[in-house]
Amino acid sequence: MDSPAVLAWYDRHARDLPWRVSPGDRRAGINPDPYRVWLSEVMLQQTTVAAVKSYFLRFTSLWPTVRDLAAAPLDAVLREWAGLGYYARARNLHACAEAVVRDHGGVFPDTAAGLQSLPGIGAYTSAAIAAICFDERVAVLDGNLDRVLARYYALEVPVREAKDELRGALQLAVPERSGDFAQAMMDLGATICAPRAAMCLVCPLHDGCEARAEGDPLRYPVKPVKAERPVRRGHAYVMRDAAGDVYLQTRPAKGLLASMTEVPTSDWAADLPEPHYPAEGNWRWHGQVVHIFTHFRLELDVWSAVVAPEGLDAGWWAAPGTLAGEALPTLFRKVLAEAGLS
DNA sequence: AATCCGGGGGG
DNA sequence: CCCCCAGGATT
Repeated sequence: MDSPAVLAWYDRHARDLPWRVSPGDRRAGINPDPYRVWLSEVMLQQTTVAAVKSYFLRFTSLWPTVRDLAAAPLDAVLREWAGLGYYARARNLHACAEAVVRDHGGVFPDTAAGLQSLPGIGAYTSAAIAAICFDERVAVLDGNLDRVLARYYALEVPVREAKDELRGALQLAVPERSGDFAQAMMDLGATICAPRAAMCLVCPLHDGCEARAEGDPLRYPVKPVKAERPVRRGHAYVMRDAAGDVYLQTRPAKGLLASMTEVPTSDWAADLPEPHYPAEGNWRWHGQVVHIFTHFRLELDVWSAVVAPEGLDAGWWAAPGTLAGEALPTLFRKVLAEAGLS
């Protein structure tokens, strides 16, 4: 693989991103801040650049260093993460910051192996940080690279079945500027060798690419057979007290939307359960909210009532004006909106 | 090796 | 509607 061509392309076409040090600045001796690179990489796990930008700017404004983030309450981190999804990332992010401060003097390890021992840092993220910050010559393999390499080698099986082979082939191509090479390949996948379009005529890997030679690069990567997405149904109960405050509670620490804020709901089942209202009141049906999770579709009937607060002591009452600052996942923001709040 | 875990943007 | 995104932890 023509790594020099990839780097030359990157020197001219690198995306300008808030967490990135440009190739020109790198040549001038400016090195990336591992804290900012780590934060961005965790946010970018299964998440698009466009969705991450505002969260990254907010986090780095609130917590400019890993020590600041480690000292922050977990609740505050979850509130700021709300809406970004995959909430285990936020808990691992905080745990990782604490570990860096407690076990490493506030300095991130400078090798992929050392980084991967930290919470929320796996094979991809450890390699990305080690390459981008320390130019460790390690293969950085993400979803973009899966697609670029599957096309380059005209891989006839789903990527999952050939991950080790792809990593080995990529490792042989990693140049001295391994950090810029990793970011170059990801930019290539995001802009030139995209999922539904391949601009082969301007691609630095044009000459060696087998899919381009075959003439149908979009045939790759070969997709695995998709599983069906089941439907689950349930009820959501929006309770307000005489002052108009809304009853909220914290979800269990494990499982779906762990430790995030919610309004009470029924169980979620294939067949819509009978509603069991958590308190007496004049319950009114507002409508249905549909939310798509990775592995199922959820349909919630939204109910509301004014109730007496007695017996509702597991959660708390929140004024409507404070809902924006709660750790509410998008699902429950939809529920509250359906009930006429926010 | 499979499964669980969000949400949004684009075709 | 569909797909896919700078994946990791758990089982």
